[in-house]
Amino acid sequence: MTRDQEREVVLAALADATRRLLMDLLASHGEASATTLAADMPVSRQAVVKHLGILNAAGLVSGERVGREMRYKIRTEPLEATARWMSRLATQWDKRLLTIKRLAEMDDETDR
Amino acid sequence: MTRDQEREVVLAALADATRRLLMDLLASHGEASATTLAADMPVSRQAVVKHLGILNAAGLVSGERVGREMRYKIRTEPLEATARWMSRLATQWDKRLLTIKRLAEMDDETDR
DNA sequence: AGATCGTGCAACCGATTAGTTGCATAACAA
DNA sequence: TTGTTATGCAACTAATCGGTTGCACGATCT
Repeated sequence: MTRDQEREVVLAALADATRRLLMDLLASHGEASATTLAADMPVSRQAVVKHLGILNAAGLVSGERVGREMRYKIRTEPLEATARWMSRLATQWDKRLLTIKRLAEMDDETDR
Repeated sequence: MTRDQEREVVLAALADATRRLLMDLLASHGEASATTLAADMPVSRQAVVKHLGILNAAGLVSGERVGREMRYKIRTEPLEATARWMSRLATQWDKRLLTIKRLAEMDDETDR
């Protein structure tokens, strides 16, 4: 998977209110199973499992099997990485826009 | 629209490769119309128009009518705001996890 | 061993999404 | 005024998404 695709799955994973709630709950509990989490959520356990799958694919969550239950916990690194990437993008684009603006002003000079 | 929903539309807008390409092209051109942009993209003009609509709803782009054409340009503020929000979320969750870990260690002490 | 509990798989459903094509209309150029 | 060009609106399609229910299997408790 390319880096761009990695960013995409993180963004897509976070662009869902249920998934954000799930992350928040998970941050409060520290570690929890799908069944436990589903109890505090407005959707079925199966829905929670699917969401955990998506979050896991995005690296935002990791699961560990303990006996018959599956314990999930949050991973915040991809979040931080994505935040940095976004910030970098913003400055990069701003820089380009500034350059274009400068060129336009130079054209103004020569026009006069 | 709540702040959370604002974040959501930005994330959803950015979670699409075509839209990111569009933003990138727009950052290079400074200002451009849907027709111009579509020429450099693998999709139809109408598809570009729809994407611009979504980006506009997210505040990532703004359009201005000039004669018969519609000129769009990038707005980077919502990007920066979302990046800050993400970063804040990450530290917030990390903090909570640390607290939980500390509590667990305290329990270990009293167990002995 | 038998009852219970959590997980995982699969089928299905309605809504949304990314894309298309076709057409009407407004602005500009000759 | 006539032809051209960019926009905007609408209808349609295929794929994806968030959610459900039903069921089978493996682990735990009594």
